[in-house]
Amino acid sequence: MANWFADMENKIPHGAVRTRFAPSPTGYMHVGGLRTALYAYLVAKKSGGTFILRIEDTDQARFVAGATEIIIDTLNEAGLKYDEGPDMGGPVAPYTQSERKETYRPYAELLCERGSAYYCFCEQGQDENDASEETEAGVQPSVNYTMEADPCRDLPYDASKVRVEAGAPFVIRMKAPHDGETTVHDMVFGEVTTQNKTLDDMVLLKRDGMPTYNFANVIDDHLMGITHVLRGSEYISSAPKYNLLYEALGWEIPAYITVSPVMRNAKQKLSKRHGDPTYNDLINQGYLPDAVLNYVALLGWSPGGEREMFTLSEMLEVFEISGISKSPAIFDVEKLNHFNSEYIRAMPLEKFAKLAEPYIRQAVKNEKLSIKAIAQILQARCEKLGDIPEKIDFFDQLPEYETELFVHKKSKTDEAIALEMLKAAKAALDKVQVWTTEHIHSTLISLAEQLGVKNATLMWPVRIAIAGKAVTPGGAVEICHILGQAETLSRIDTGIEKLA
RNA sequence: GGCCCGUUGGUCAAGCGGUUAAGACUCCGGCCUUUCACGCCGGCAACACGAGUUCGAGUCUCGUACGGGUCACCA
Repeated sequence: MANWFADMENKIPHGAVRTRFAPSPTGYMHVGGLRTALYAYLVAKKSGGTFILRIEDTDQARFVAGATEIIIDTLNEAGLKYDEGPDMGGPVAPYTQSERKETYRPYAELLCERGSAYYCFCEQGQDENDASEETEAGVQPSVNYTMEADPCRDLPYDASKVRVEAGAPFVIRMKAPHDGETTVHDMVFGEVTTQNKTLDDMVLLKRDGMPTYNFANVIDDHLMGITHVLRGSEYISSAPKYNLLYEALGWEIPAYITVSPVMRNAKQKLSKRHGDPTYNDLINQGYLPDAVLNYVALLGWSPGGEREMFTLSEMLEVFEISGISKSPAIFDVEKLNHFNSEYIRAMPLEKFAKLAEPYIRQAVKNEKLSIKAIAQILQARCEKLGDIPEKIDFFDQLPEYETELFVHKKSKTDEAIALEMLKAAKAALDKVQVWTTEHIHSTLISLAEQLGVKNATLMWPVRIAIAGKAVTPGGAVEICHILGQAETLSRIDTGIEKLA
């Protein structure tokens, strides 16, 4: 057995910074999780270290098929490349806790042997209050949460061992000290001191032989050589217990970097249950991975200056742990929209056209129309790709519209003027030889000049006639161009008929 | 309820004892203009409260209030 422990220890890489993203496979990735992954990635890569993906699936009842794949795909899509993980292996494989089941029990037993933990034979819930029941019932958890001594805590080790070997069901609990205090050093929260008497004898090894999260985390973080542990603030009150475990095992305590949650409002965390979008939901709505990552990075972390737009590699340059905030941040879609539109506008037209194509095709089935030209008028006008279809629904078919649409005070046009303008436009556009935006533009501009009217007086009715709606992406010229000469003339005719 | 943590405009946030308290999003004006959008210019809007320390406090200390986390054989 001594050799076994030595073997485990020998695998641990030393020297470099190692961080891990350790999600539990729930079937989706939330925004807060992505942020934690990003920070873990940044902490590692900032100093040329190693970023690891570890799957925490010790709760067998919660198994979700395909959940690990979703996590892997998300990380890949977001560009958070990990160096070791379940799908690629590594020096301390395996990286999925259920596959590591055998490695936890020896440590738990070692702790029992040393008197830092004990076998507990109580029925589940026998020796404590069931917190979940009380909260579900909406009952104020009353005074009764004092730590009552577990009857098994003081059983002699040898006697317990005999019972275990005889096949009695058991769990292994940590033997938390009843006096003194424990101070946790956290790179975000500073020093947090807890009275040991408030610590409970948490379960290390469950009845089914699986470790609890609390235990597996400590064991794996050590065996995988993790130097910086990133996790959500919900774990900060358990951190003293982790420290006690590290000490009992004689292991070095890693640096803790605790991050506050991403909220949906002042009172609740972002949650799928409340209908908040997961990372995948956002992508499906047409948000760009880079934009989401950039926005999420700034929820709870600030580079200090005025700059907000960062690519992943730029973040690497400016990221500092000291910039992480202790207070929770509310997720604001409006601001995400802003980031996303900035990213959309910043990309080359070709790239945008490619991304937009499926969305354009949802509304525009006519394959003769140019995707690129449509993308061009859309690029400065959409916050997310999902906005596209409703903006361009008039291309395939001219909508039904009322002639009142032709009336526009600022453009100095009304139904009578519109009729006149459309007739003139029709004649002029009919003569255009080469149907390019340049030719259409110059034709209409000079026509307005000839007629002695403002450009808008002519452009407004033309645009209404060819689009059938008051608000359109792009102007009359661009829409004429996309529609093609024949369709443009036919739609103008329709307008003339309506007005005549 | 015990313990732990947090609190700068509606939101994200800068600020590390002396500032007219940045910036961004949202919203509202204006300009540009071929509608809308983009772009540009301008505007509204904040240190939770009370004591203390100090010549001086958003910044330090302590209380109060409010909010969060935790007290599972869930993570």
